[in-house]
Amino acid sequence: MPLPHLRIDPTRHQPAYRQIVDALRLMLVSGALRAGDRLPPVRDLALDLRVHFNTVAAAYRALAAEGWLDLRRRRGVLVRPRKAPEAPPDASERVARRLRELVAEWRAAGIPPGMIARELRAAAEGLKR
Amino acid sequence: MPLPHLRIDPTRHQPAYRQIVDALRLMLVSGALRAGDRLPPVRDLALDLRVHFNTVAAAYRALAAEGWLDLRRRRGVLVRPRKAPEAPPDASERVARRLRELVAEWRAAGIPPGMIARELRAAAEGLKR
DNA sequence: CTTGATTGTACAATGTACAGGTACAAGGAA
DNA sequence: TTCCTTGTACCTGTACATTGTACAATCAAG
Repeated sequence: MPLPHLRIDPTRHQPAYRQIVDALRLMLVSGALRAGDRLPPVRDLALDLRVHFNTVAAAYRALAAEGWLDLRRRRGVLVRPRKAPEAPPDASERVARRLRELVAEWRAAGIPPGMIARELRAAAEGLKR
Repeated sequence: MPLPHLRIDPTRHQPAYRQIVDALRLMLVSGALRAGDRLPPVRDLALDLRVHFNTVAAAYRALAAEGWLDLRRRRGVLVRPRKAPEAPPDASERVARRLRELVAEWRAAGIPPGMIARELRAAAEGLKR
């Protein structure tokens, strides 16, 4: 059971293949997947996630294009050595802007500012570990 | 210059009309736009943002459906008085879940956890005032 | 009151993205 | 060699974002 922390959330407004890409990239960045590790074949992971294997193949190809994976027929999917990508220079501003928009959306939905602030701090705490 | 803080970012995986909605809602919630204010005609704003005026019209309609705007032909776009609706009972969980998704997305993009945590705390601070 | 310009709306056409179906190609194993 | 495993190619259907075009409403000028 190579990838236990991987599930597709159909309620999320994000395509399945992109959810797979993000989840895998997170494992790659965090070190849960290391160079030399082998990922399951497209059909196996697809069966596990209940999507079509072409969807998994698209995710694998996207990560291969980023340099994370080495795809070869019959030999499976290998994690390549690669250092974490550079954060874009304006990352901080973009994160801040997106957060402002999200907060506005929640406030417009009537969620009390105190509750929003509590969740923001909890999310920040969760990052420390 | 009616809306200086409004630009479409084509690198973002979010449709243009939704970027317009989010940016305008931010101004509405924050008070930068108040009841009685007038927004530019769809064609003017579209020219400014370099999109088709129907794209702007879609954004205006979405905000009108939320109760923020009053659209009438020839009379332009007026900001309506609007009180916040009741927060749904599971608001807290939904906020927490959305934040987890966003944090994962940012980490997967290579943004350092410390930077994300800093922005989360800053956003929480910004809510106190 | 008529005319014309302004402004939002309706709707079809087009392009694009995603997911799935099917057939194929490569290449290691028996 | 032969066969099975595994990734790839290509096509289709569907949904949706964006645009082009025509139209409807309504205000102002005369």
